[in-house]
Amino acid sequence: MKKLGQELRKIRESKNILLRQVASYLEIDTAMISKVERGERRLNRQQVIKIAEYYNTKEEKLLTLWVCDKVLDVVENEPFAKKGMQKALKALEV
Amino acid sequence: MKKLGQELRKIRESKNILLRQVASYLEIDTAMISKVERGERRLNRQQVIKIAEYYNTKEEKLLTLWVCDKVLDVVENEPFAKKGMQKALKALEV
DNA sequence: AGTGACTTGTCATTATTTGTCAAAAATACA
DNA sequence: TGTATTTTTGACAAATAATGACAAGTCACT
Repeated sequence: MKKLGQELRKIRESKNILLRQVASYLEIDTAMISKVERGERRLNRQQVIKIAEYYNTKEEKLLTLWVCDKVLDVVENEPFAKKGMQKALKALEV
Repeated sequence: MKKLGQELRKIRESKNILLRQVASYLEIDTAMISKVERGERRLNRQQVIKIAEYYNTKEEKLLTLWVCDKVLDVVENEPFAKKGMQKALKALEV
């Protein structure tokens, strides 16, 4: 769970960048990005794009994780999560 | 889109029940259930369960549609919707 | 025109999310 | 160890979104 946060932390650590620096680039509080990396808070789409740029990472990769998290949030603790998601996927195919 | 609403309308019409009656059973405004059937508003989980009971329909069926709608809401207009959902599905398998 | 069913738009209320701050905890390292 | 730096935490305020109620509207039918 919290795919995007995990990835962001991994990237940030591999680049030896501080939370403070990322926060400043995104113009948010350090506490906020800390929470994001631990899956406690979500970024919005623009912030994901901006951070992808900052990290020189494929936007698509991070946005995919971001969507994934949002979907998981919505279905968590839901017995029919899987069935519902499969139906939603099918709806997209059409 | 708006799978649950479609289904609810179909069921209601097949049973010749009025919006007013469903609304009264769910203890909400008629306008509200009208919006639900047209996909403009969402029911909460409890209301879905209650309406399944009222219509003598499988709870699972309606809840699945309800989850489906919630997921679609979250990914709509998202270019990476499909990829994100697939990843989310995989995350559930584990 | 009158009635009943449904729809629409607006508004107030409520709930959820987002971001900040201050302080605590963890980490690094002289 | 002591201290400086980084990260985490919890409480709170601000912003945003969802909910429900109401009144007025449309539509179909008589």
